[in-house]
Amino acid sequence: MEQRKVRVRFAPSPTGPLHIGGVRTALYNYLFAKQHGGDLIFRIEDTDSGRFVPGAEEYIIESFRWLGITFDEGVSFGGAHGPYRQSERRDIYKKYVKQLLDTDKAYIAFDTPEELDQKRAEVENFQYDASTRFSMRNSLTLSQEEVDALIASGHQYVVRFKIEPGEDVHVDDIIRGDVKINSSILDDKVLYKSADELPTYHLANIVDDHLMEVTHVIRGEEWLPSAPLHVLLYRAFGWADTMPRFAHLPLLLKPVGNGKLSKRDGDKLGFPVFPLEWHDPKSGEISSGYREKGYLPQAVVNFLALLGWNPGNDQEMMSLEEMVKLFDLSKCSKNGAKFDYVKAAWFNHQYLVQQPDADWAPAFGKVLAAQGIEATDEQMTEVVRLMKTKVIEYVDGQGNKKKRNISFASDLWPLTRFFFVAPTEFDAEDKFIKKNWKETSADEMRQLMQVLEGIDDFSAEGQKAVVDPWTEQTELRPWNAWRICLVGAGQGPDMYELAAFLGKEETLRRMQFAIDTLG
RNA sequence: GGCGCUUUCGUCUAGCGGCUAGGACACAUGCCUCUCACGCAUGGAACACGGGUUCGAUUCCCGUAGGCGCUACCA
Repeated sequence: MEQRKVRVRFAPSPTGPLHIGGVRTALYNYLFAKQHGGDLIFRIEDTDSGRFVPGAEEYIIESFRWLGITFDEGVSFGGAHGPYRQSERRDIYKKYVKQLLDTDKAYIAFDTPEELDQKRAEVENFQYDASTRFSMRNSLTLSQEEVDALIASGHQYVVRFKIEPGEDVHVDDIIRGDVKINSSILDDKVLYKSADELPTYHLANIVDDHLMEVTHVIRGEEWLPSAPLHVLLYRAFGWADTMPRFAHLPLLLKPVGNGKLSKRDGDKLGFPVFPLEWHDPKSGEISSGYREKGYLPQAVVNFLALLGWNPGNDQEMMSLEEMVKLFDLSKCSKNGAKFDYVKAAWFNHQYLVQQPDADWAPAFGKVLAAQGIEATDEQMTEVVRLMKTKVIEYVDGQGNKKKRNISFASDLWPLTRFFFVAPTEFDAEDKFIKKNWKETSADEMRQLMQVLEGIDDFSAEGQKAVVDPWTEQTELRPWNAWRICLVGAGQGPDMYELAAFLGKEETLRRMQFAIDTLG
C-alpha cells in the first residue's frame, strides 16, 4: 500500500462543554499529526438534532485556541474536504445509504421505537439481528410494493446494516493489538433515520473519515466495542484497502471511587473538568473551567499528556513541541487513569514559578481587585518574587487539612495580605506571637526603630548593611518580634525585603502600633 | 446477563525472561534558616490470586477475582 499523508481528526458532538477527556483525545491526535507532518481535522458530529446545545461549538473552538492546540482544517478553519459539520452533509450520506441499500448490505426497517421497546420488554435480551430481522417489519419481510407504499404514505423508517453472523472480525489496534469480536453478537445497527434525514454516528463517521482521507482514528476506549462494526462498514463500502488504523485510548477515571470521570466529581472535589468556564444556556448553571481557575494552558496540556502516555524516561515537564517529538501512540497505556487533581496543581505550580514574576501581574491584579486593593505592576511583581515559593493550607476532598505549593494566582492573597493591609490586632492565642513577643520586645523594637530611622538607603541591602552589624554588636535577635509588628503573624518573606517593600514610614508606623498594642 | 478491554507503590507510571523492581505526585524525617516555606538529602510504600511454559517469571499462555467500557432511531 502506498504511503498516505497522515490525517487525523477530532470530532466532538456539540452537546455541551468539552470534557477534559475529550481534550486529551484531541491532544493525542494533535501530537500524532504534528509528529508525522500530517493534518488535524476538526469535525462537528451533530447528527443528533435533539441534543444540540447552542454555543457548544464555539466553546470547543475557544477551548482549543486557549490550549494552543491548532487544527489544519475543519469547522471555522476551512479546508478542501468540507463541509465539516455533519448536519450540512445530508446529501452525501443519502448517496452512500443508497449504495448500501442497492448492494443489499442494508435494509429499510419500519418498526417504531415504541414497537422495539415493547419487543425488548417481551423478549429477554432482544437484539435486532440475523436471528430476528425476518420476524420484523422491514424490507426483507415486506414486498417491494409494500415498502414503497409505506414510504409514500409518509411512514418514518430507518436503514439498518445487515450484519452477516458467524464471522470473527479483527480490529488491528495500535495500542491494544489484535482485537477479535464475532459478528453474531453485533446487532443490525441503525445507520440512517428518515425522521431527520440524518445518519447515525456509525455511518457518518465512516463516510466522513473515508471522504476526508483520514488515515488514523484515535479515540476513546468507549468506541472499541463498535470498532468491528466500523470495519464491517468499510468492507461493505469497498473501502477496506484505505481503512484507517485504529487506536483506542484508555479512559479518564474518577480520582476517588469507581467509574469514569464526570462533572459531578469535579464539583465535589473542587477541580474543573472543563477547559473553560461553561454557562449552561438552559439551566443557567455555571461549571468551572481550568482557565478561570488560574491554570496555565501549558500546564494543563502537560499534565493531560502524561495521563495515559509517557516518553519512556523520567522526563515529566515538556513543552508541546517536545511532546510532538517524543509522542508515541504504541507507548500509550492500556488501562484507565485516575484523574489526580493534586498533581495537576503541582504541574501548574511548576509552570507558574517558571514564568517571569511580572507575568503574574494580570491574574494577581484581579485577585487583589476582588479584595478592593489596587497595586502597581511593580508592587505585584515584587510580592510575587518574594512569595511565590510559599505554600498554602487547603482542605482536600476528604475534609483533611493539607498544604500545597502556590498553584494559582488566587493562592497568593491569604499569604500576601499584609503587604497591602497593616495588622490591626494581634491574636493573643497565636503560638508564634506568644513565643516571640517577650517582655523585652517593645524596648527592642524601639531601639530597632531608632536604627532604622537613621538609614538612608532603605532597600533590603541598605538595611542589612546597618542592622546586621547592630544585631551582632547588641546580640539582639529582633527578627521574629519585628515580623509580628509588620505581618502580625509568623509568616512572610525576609524581613528586610518586607520592610523595603513597605517603606520606612509604613514600617515605623506598624512598629509603633505593635508597641502600643502589645506593650 | 452477554461481549470486549484491563490489572506494578495511595495516585500517574518505567519495566518488553535473570534488576537490591526505577521515577514523579502525595506522605514522613533531616539539612538550610529571622517565621512559614522553597530547595536539597533521606525514608516508608507495589508486581491481584491460582495454574502452567521455562534452568529461571513482574514480564509469555490459561483460568479466577477485581476494575472499566459497550450492549439506543446518543455520540
